[in-house]
Amino acid sequence: MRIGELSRRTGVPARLLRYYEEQRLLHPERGGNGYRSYPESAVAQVQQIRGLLDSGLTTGMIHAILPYLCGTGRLVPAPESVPVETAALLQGHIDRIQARIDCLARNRDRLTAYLAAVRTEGR
Amino acid sequence: MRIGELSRRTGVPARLLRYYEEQRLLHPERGGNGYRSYPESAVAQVQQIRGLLDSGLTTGMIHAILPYLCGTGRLVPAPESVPVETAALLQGHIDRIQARIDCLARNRDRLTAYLAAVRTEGR
DNA sequence: CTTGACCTTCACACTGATGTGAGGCTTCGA
DNA sequence: TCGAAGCCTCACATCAGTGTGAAGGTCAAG
Repeated sequence: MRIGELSRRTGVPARLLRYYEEQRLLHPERGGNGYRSYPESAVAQVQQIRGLLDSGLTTGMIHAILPYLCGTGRLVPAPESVPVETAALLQGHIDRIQARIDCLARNRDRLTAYLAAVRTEGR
Repeated sequence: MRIGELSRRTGVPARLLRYYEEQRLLHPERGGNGYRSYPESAVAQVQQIRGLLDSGLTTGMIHAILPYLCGTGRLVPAPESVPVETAALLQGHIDRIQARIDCLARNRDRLTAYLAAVRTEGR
């Protein structure tokens, strides 16, 4: 599929799809006319990239782990050699994500408690 | 306390403490010499701000919810003086925080599953 | 053949959070 | 009193993400 369709199906502006390619996160083929040509799996891949970016990974780190990911996070055929340091990096990031979740949940609870007070006491 | 001490005690560069003030997240007093003067409670408050920023909230959103997060030594608006529309805004913020938590949890699970697969399959 | 939609690259600019440095004032200790 | 350390403001830089526009190639439908 071409970039316009991928953009529509993922909700990601074509501009960003080109940007991700520049960051080596996507590797579309090129037709004879120079147009980018994405495989069907690119839809899932773009969504995954977005999710990872949104949870705070840098494009660099995503680039490091992407070879071992396919659309839904399943294993690529033969990833015998995931560098140990990459795995450690990943674990560190998982820990940081958890810390963020804890922080947000804590503050969500505070706001919720406050709101409850407003609603019962308000009248 | 002055900005240098607050910086040392929080590990946050003075530059950022000034930035947070510009974003109306901190409100230090000024001495006759123009130096910023922070209360003891600023330490906890800065840590709170950092946690929220690191969790992906913008300074704007933090500014909106900070007054309602007690436990940071700030004055909390009395619940009975809070108009209904503010309550609605607050609920919106809570919803956004929840959405962010969901997003982070999803990605944490993906990464965890992936890492587990790599570790068992690796050898 | 023309029009319009879609694609290409290039490039400039803004935002938010942060880094860095210049130029100058204040405070403090030897 | 002098120098160092700390503070001030101002301003430019970076990085990821995004918007916009120019100038042009490709292609299908009318």
